[in-house]
Amino acid sequence: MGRPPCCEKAHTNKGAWTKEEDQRLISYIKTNGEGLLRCGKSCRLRWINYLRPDLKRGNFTEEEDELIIKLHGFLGNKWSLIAGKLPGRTDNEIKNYWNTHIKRKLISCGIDPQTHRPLVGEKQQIGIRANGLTTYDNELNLDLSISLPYVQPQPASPSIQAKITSSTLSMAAAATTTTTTTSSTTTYAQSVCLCCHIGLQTSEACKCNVIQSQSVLRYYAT
DNA sequence: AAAGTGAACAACCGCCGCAGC
DNA sequence: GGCTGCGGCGGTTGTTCACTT
Repeated sequence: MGRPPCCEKAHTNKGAWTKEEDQRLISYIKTNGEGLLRCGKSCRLRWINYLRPDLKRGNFTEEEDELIIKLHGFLGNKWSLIAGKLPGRTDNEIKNYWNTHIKRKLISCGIDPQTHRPLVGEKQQIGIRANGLTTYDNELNLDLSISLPYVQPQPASPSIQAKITSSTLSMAAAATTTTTTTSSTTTYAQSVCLCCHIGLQTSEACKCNVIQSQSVLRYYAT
């Protein structure tokens, strides 16, 4: 037996209808009319995606952005599962947001939104510094001569070092589930965004100059 | 001001799995 | 075990709105 019946949800009755329930239904319909000429599916969707009182309204925060990308890296297009981790957000909302915002952002960064790996075309066009140590970097042609200015890494403060833990998954780490950049080998840490990491500092999506938040799209390069 | 275009979002569609008979 | 209806889900389409030409 697979999925539990919907009636096992909290605060719902199951089994035969009682006389009282019948009466309540009748009185409700008497008051509100038979209906909206809408099927149950449509009503459900409307309630879940729009009318539910606990829905969060407004733009997605950077934290939510990051979480969605992270979760999508693990779960793929399992929008309902992703939505389960974002209180107040619906699967439909997240799906739309992914398709209209995040997808484009990743593509502009040269990341395939489905695989979370670099786009093939980008590999050929963009020179990545040879000291980038993620596995997908290793797949790139590091002999490419075009390169962006290299900034000498600054030693990380102890507090920043402490932040470099498995719980501080960066966007880049989420984008490539096979990354080998781990805190255990980190000597120096420099916080850069994903676009910078892949050499797209001039990209519109690069947020280094816009967002100073510690929690946003961080990647700690060695 | 009107037409064209693209982004954002809501809703619909079709498939699948499950419960109930 | 087979059939039917329903709910849940992901993909897709339709609609609205803002912006540009």
